[in-house]
Amino acid sequence: MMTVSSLFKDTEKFKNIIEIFAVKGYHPATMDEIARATGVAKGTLYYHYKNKEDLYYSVIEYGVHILERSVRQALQNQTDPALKLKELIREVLNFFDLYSNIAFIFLRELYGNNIRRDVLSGLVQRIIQIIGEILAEGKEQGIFTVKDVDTCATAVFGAVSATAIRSINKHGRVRSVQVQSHIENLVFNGLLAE
Amino acid sequence: MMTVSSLFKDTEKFKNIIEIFAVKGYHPATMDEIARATGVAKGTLYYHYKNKEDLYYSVIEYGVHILERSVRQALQNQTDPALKLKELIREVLNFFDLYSNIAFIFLRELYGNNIRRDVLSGLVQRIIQIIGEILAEGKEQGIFTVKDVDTCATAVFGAVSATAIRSINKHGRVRSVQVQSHIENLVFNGLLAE
Amino acid sequence: MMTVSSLFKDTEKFKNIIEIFAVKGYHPATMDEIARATGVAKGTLYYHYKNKEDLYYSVIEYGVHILERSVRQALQNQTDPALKLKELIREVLNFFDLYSNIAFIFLRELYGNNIRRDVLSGLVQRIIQIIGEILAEGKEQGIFTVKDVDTCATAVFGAVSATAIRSINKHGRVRSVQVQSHIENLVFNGLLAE
Amino acid sequence: MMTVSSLFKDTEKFKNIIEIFAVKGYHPATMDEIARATGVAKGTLYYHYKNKEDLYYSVIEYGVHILERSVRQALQNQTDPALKLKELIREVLNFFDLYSNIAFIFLRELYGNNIRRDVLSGLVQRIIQIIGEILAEGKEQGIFTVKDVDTCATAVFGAVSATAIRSINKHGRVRSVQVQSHIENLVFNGLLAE
DNA sequence: CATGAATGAGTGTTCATTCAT
DNA sequence: CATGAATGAACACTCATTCAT
Repeated sequence: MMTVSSLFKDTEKFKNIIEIFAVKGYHPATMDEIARATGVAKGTLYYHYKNKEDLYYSVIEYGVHILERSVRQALQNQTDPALKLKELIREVLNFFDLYSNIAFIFLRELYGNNIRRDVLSGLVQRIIQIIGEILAEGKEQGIFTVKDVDTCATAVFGAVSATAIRSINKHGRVRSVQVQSHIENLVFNGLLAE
Repeated sequence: MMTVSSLFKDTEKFKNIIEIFAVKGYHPATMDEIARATGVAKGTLYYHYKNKEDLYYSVIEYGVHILERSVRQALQNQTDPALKLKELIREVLNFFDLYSNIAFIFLRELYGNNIRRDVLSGLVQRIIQIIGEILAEGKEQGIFTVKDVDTCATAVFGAVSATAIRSINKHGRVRSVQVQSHIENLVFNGLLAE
Repeated sequence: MMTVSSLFKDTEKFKNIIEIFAVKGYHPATMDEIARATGVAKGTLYYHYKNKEDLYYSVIEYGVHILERSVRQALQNQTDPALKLKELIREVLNFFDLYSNIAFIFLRELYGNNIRRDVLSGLVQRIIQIIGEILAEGKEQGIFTVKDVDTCATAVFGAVSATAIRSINKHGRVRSVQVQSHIENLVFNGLLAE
Repeated sequence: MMTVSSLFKDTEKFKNIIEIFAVKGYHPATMDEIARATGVAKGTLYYHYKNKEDLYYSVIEYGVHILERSVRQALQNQTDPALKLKELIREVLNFFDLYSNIAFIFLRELYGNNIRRDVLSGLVQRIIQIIGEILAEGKEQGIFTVKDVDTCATAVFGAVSATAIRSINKHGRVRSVQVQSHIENLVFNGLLAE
């Protein structure tokens, strides 16, 4: 269950805010600009959020919520860990394609020190945890050979994210299908030929 | 060959500047603070660098230079692509351990939009290119099965970086040995058991 | 006769508002805060008072009204100017003890330039006028030796107020009995021995 | 010894700042306005003072310093407590005439709650302490009949200040000579006729 | 009568940059 | 070469006030 401030009921407003934070980054994005983009007065922003940081946090939280929900949904119908992982990779790439702006924000927070490092990167970690759960399950069933589940989950997320961003930078969007096939190849079979 | 502004002759000063940018991020880091940390007057900073952006760029460039040099050096003695890749991973993890502050800066710039996105992320891409060269070589020799060299290189770099950061976050430094073995396992053999 | 807005029927609310204005001062006190302290919505405040200034004015007016009334009441039974003055000093000190918060507001307005200087300090002047009346009476009867009645009345009020505030600052409240005896001594006999 | 920020070397600037704070009060006075009045950029204000509060504090401290110095100077040549007190009253009234703006600030801080109540009113208390010293001396020599020295000193200062302010309000400036004679009369002989 | 969401003008404060010395 | 005082544009944030319900 997730309560979203009334200001975000309007998805359009939400997307506009995301875009500003994503394109310019946290600090260069100004509250004036955000107010203009959302069509409300600056004071209204402060009526709903304690401060800029709080607004930023809410945006990220909402983004994580969306991604997490769609991933969990996609996993529901799968029982095989390998298929689960494929689904997850597909969903993440899909999300990054749909909300490419948020992808940048996520990664910047994961590696960044913008604000409230702990909390924000913690949010993003939730996605990595889901990967970890799948890996653990697969390891138990003897399908995956994984030494350290957490490290491996992180590596998989790092690989997916980096390639997604690369695709966006190169083609303007995430070419999910191609990227997915390349990633799966690497992740499942590794580099070594037979 | 790399000319470093006379201000950086003193490695100590350089490290101090890196730390400030790494810990606080580009925007929150102030010129006052940097001047204080380096023990020179603020005006002196502007005597050596056109502006804050230029100073930041120089720091990153110098960092990339160090990493690139040590990687190239490590690869010199290797001919086998697989061993080359192992060496590279080891060197990158080593570098991230030695200069963990710079690691954060690199990744933030790779994914970030701080300033001069193109130039800065371009700098970091140079490391990815080296990975690409190795993969291409290994593919040619039939050792690696790689569909898209660039995507795969990016994925490998993403995997290595993400786990390195994770190790820093968790243990305060990069536990190179453990991380390396896990990464190699994933990258070379993939997840699937036999 | 004094009509108090219906909002002040509840003395508790009134005291809460006084306290906020007294402790924080006019500008730092916010309407939000006042609304919260009185348990009504902010809009309700504006329903009863034209604006913040008007609310503040009403508070002071009400305070002056209380003090003036109790002073006049105490003077009713006295005919001797000297006794009258003693009674007045006692009442003022009493009032400052009972409503120490309002004491601060009074003095600040007397010497201050907050808002509507003329009107507000004029309100407080009413108390000084009463002192003046007593002095004039005593002068006429040959009991008091006063050159300039107004100046002297002001001096007496200044002496009483300053010592009252000092007592509050030092002991947390006005120690009426002690302060009164000291003040009377000074005011009636002066400093000079014999 | 008193070090005054370089910005106050220029007495004109100092007087301008005082006037703004005195006429408008702490909160309504804006840094923009002060910058304009002193002919420096707003940033320059912040280069010399940590913030508005610090600037305000410095102004008051400087004022207290001036008053204290001129009072101490005037007392040097006097040995008789009664004459000392007369000199002090004259100096204070003189100061209030010369720097009538500062008089308002002093009293507002003495009774007010603007900012840093403790520190600022403490500053003003220094003047009251000097009065106390004189009273104590006179008491010891059997010249003054004073029960509580501190209370009495406060009362005297209150009487002087209130009448000074009254004179300013009424005549636009402190008519030192007249006010002094009235005050002395009250303070030394009291109200009672023979 | 009462509410509280929305407003936007106003203000304190920061900080990269300049330049006279 | 180096300095640090001075600058002013830019920004986050506040809060008295309004008004539709």
